[in-house]
Amino acid sequence: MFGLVDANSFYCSVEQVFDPALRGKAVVVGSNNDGCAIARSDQAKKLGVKMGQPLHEIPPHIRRQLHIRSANFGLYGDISGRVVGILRDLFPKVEVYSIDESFVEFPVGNRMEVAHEARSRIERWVGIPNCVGIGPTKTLAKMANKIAKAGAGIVDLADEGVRAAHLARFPVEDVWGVGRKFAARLGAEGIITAGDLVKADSETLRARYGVVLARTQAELQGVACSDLQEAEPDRQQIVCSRSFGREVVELEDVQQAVATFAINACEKLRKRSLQAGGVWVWLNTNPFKPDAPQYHPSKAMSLISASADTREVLRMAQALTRAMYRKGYRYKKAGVGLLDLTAGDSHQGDLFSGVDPRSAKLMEVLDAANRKFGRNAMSFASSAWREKTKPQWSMNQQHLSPAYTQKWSELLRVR
DNA sequence: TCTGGGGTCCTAGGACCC
DNA sequence: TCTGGGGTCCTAGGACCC
Repeated sequence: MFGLVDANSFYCSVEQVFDPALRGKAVVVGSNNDGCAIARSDQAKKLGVKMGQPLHEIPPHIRRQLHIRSANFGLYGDISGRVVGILRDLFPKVEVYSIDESFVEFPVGNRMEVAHEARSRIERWVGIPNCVGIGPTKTLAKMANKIAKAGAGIVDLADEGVRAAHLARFPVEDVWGVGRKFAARLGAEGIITAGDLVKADSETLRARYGVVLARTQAELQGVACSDLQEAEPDRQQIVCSRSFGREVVELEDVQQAVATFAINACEKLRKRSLQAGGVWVWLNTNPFKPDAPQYHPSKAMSLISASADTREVLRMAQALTRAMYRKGYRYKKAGVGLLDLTAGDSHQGDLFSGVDPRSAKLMEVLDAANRKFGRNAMSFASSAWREKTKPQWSMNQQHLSPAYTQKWSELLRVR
């Protein structure tokens, strides 16, 4: 039997853990640059703030009632780890599905009891309110969790009679695997609830919507098509991209942003002991200004041999950027992707140049220094790191909470 | 003034191979 | 009356997830 444990309004709940004055208030966490709402507390939802809604579209009289925080992903990741730790103590198998939800396997025995224990430990020990959904497939556990969010806290759909009653009432667009596009098409065919989807003809569904939705249907029927994935599969690509706080015009500024993203991406790459076979860079002007000249170039290139050396990736990223940059555009966003990832211990040699044995050592020293002395204690000049003035493109984060759990200097003070 | 970031999988079509 | 058959690999686009 599968369970899904999902934190309520996770990012907002984390902010409320460290700032009790926010509890019971309408809290909204904004995306990078404080652009959109990416999490809302119940009170903020009641005020009508929608997921992904641009904050500047919220009417002023509503906005005045909101407590806005800038996204503090380092903090959220840290708290997420503590929640997962509790789950690993209680369940034989745990699949960390996202930063705020995990699938678990229920051992034989009293499920309600274990679910209750998990739920209350997370709430008491970490301070994060959460719900538990239980079902014979992951899709049904997801559905159970959604139903639990309405108030019950824990919902078990193992019983077929109970399940049928819920399926008949559950909107098809809320089913895991049914997005906006599919929901609209299904609706036009008269498939409105999860129960309708269960009863639909499988062959027709497969032909019209593909195997993914056919699998979702099977899962809703109680046939498990997806098992717990305890070990995280190796990444296929690693991407780092940001919208700029301001539009940027000069090549040098664009290059600095791209360099910063490349450095970040390489750090993630080495953390997973992977190496990249290719590098991909793209630039974007501001799509929300359709009257301004638009340009969104994208270019990828293979490295001569797979590498995890930031210097090599930087060289390539800079060359790609130089090749794509055109004067006269106002750039708003850029990104760097690392492609064709392979395990760090396998290596396809290069016939002509060979591998510099000092490269791995140098990267080790770099990473160790940054672990010990803090992020970016040591970096690359091309990112304009350590410049006195903030770079042109840096993010707006006007409402950033402290790194309570990651920096000694920002530790919470209790009077 | 202000509009997120990071992923996955599937499918269709084209190029190319024998 | 009439065009071979069976593959692979790559790319772009579309759907989905958080």
